[in-house]
Amino acid sequence: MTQQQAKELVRKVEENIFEVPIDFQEGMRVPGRIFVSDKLMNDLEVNTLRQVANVAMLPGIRKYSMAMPDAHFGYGFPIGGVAAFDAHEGIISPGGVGFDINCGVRIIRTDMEAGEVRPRISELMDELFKAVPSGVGSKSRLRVSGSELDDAFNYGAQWAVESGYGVEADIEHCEDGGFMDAADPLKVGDKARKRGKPQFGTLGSGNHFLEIQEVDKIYDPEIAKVYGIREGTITIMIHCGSRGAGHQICTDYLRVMEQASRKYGIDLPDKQLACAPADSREGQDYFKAMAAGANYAWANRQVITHWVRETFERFFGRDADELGMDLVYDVAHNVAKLEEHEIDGEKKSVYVHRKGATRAFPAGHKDIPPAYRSVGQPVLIPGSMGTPSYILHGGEGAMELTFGSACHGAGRVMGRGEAKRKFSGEVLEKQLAEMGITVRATHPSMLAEEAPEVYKSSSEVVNVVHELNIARKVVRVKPIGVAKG
DNA sequence: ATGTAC
Repeated sequence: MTQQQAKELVRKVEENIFEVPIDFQEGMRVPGRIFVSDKLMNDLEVNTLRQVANVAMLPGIRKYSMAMPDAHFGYGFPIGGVAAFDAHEGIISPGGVGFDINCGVRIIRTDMEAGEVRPRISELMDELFKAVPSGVGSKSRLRVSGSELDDAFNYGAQWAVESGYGVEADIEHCEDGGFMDAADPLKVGDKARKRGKPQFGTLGSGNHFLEIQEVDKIYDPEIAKVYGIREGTITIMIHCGSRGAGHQICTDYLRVMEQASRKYGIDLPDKQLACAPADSREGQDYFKAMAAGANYAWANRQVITHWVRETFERFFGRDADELGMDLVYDVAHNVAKLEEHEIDGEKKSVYVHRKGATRAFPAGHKDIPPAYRSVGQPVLIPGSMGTPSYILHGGEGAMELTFGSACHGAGRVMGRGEAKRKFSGEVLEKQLAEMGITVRATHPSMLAEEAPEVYKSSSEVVNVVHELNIARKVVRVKPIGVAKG
């Protein structure tokens, strides 16, 4: 089948919804659903389409194998993929979560006016770059003992706050209260522990960043008010994950899952989809280790938040309280969760795999903090370097269409190697400076990898979920200072 | 994403 023929099999169901029919590929148990505009569909790689079809072949998958508008080719599952598997008849797969377990985003609001920060942004970025270590293999100035590491694996952001990194309100404003109860540090191997131990409070590299932003546009004033966000003020966004710890957990369990797939006779169209039955020992071991990795990431973002507050306090000579530096929300966009969803009129327990997809629960959902329950959870969509980020609120469409999920960002359209050849970090830095954006990076070449041109348009991606009522636009923020690994 | 290849 040629690429063109493969794409022609995909059928437009309605505006922004395309279906990969069940006969697209032999062995599919459910159809695929791709939530994209016509333009994004046109740009979608056939290999990504095939990955959607491959996921549809896995046991116990419910309703559809889904891809969000920012979907692109990933390890086994597409990035931007969402798949729910029955808690008993289904499977759990590390490939459906990704290497960076609980890669995620948080945003901190402030009462500071952009005009107060802009003139000093260069020095502020220098201070933040010093306070928060970044780059591949970067080490933290925080030293944790083995038992503290266990506590972090068990209790995530809650551990960090109890250890003095943050305030109680931070916990309430994290998805899942900043930790997954399922975590078991005993399921995390020595190598993952060893890699994770010195990396608490580090940003990492790639598309991870720490950004100072200005609230640029308000789409929904009432909900913006509920989230505590006012036009023209400064927000701070942190995008990072579980560093070497999560990466090693994924690597370790991929090996376990390869054997488990054989043991349980699961037919895999792609070895990278290695998985185990959800209620098998292997499946549960991975889930407990993954949850520990997710908790590590929440603790990591919490420690970074504390250092950002400290840096602001020193730099502006005022308390974080006085500056109004409250955490708005923190979301995980690489994770699997056991959730209840209505399937064909019945409540069912499913393991929802969100790999490059953000939970987007609507108003009234029990898992949303009380302060936000009347309007739906904040859905944080980071832009690529130099482009706007968005805060949306979860909508009813998410429960109807996507197992309570939305997109997670812009989505790459170009590989890192190609980007490095095509763009110069030094030129980009100058271009961004002309746009009023101050960048700090460990190396200019990494700026090239993250050039805005290597990503889809974040506004185009966000518009799709907005139009489908999966998550609706509340606020747009634009960067004025970016620190990258 | 990642001690960017065991």
